[in-house]
Amino acid sequence: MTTELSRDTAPEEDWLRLDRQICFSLHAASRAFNGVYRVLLKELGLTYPQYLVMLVLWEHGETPVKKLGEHLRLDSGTLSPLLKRLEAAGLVRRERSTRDERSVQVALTDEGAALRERAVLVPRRIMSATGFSLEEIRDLHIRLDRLTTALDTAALEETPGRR
Amino acid sequence: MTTELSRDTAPEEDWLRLDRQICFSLHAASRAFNGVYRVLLKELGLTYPQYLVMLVLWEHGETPVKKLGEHLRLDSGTLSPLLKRLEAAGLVRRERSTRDERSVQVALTDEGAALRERAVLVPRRIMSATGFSLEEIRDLHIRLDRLTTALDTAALEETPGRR
DNA sequence: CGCCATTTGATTGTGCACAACTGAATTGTG
DNA sequence: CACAATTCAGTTGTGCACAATCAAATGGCG
Repeated sequence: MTTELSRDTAPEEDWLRLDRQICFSLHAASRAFNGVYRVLLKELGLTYPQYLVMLVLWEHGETPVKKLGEHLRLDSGTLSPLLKRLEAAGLVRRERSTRDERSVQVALTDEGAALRERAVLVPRRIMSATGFSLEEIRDLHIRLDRLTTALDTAALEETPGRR
Repeated sequence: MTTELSRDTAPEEDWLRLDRQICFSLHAASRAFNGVYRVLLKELGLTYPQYLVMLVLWEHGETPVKKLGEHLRLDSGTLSPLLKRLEAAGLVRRERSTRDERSVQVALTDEGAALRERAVLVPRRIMSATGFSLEEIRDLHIRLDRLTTALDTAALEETPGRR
């Protein structure tokens, strides 16, 4: 429990400031990314989470909603309305599986598949917007994944009997 | 413009996969953080963004809405309802400035100020949840801020006549 | 077969993020 | 003073995140 903290002049008070900077940086970076994607994706008619769904479909093809949720770590409360909007935009089709009537398959329409041609330009524009090198991005990516894994397991331990 | 990429075997196609991992990692890490805060802050009756607002108020005392927005990079569309909920919870007071009737001052109630006593425990529990050392957190913090700055200026350049 | 636990998607409700707009108050300029 | 531009909070509308709940379908078991 009691980790060492003797150094770093932390009289309990300053922790509130330090903390703000840590969690807040991530929060801000996430929204900043979101902002850049918003601009780049507007011309494709996609939001950022919709773009993530399309990425999965472009990579894996027809996918049940359940699998989409696992890939993106999103539940049906987020995915259901999002997928309906993508369907309304004519980019995907949703149809119940004939084998398991509980499952809904999400597939690309021709229009959705064609959109990939235009989306392929996005990643590099994002890359250059970050000003980071490939090395740095890879490194950051590894750290963030490690962070996410640690936070997820910690959250599970904090909430024993949930989910 | 054309950064070097000759190496790394990237035939345009793979960029969509690589890209998903970069933006997605940040997205996921942000939500993972949110999840841990959600658990820890539940007993304080705060959401994560509400906690951020309280941090600013604990640090700076009475603050106009405008300043809160600058500190947190949030606009009034987000802050107005959030502050009303904090007011309904009895943690803050909102009152129009007498000098400038356009400005609304947000101040802590006694209850809001007292909550700080219990909140002071949160940062360390978050720290330990990350499994990161102080060094690592500081390093990550610096990288994220650099990323945010770069993304913000890039977004501004992409949308010339906005904001 | 009948019954029950599990799986799966959908729905509802709360809260945040942000764009666009409104309206009041203030400030600048002639 | 009159009038235009600016500043500031609030409101509205769209979309995402997630908890809680529901209903239908499936599969196992007696």
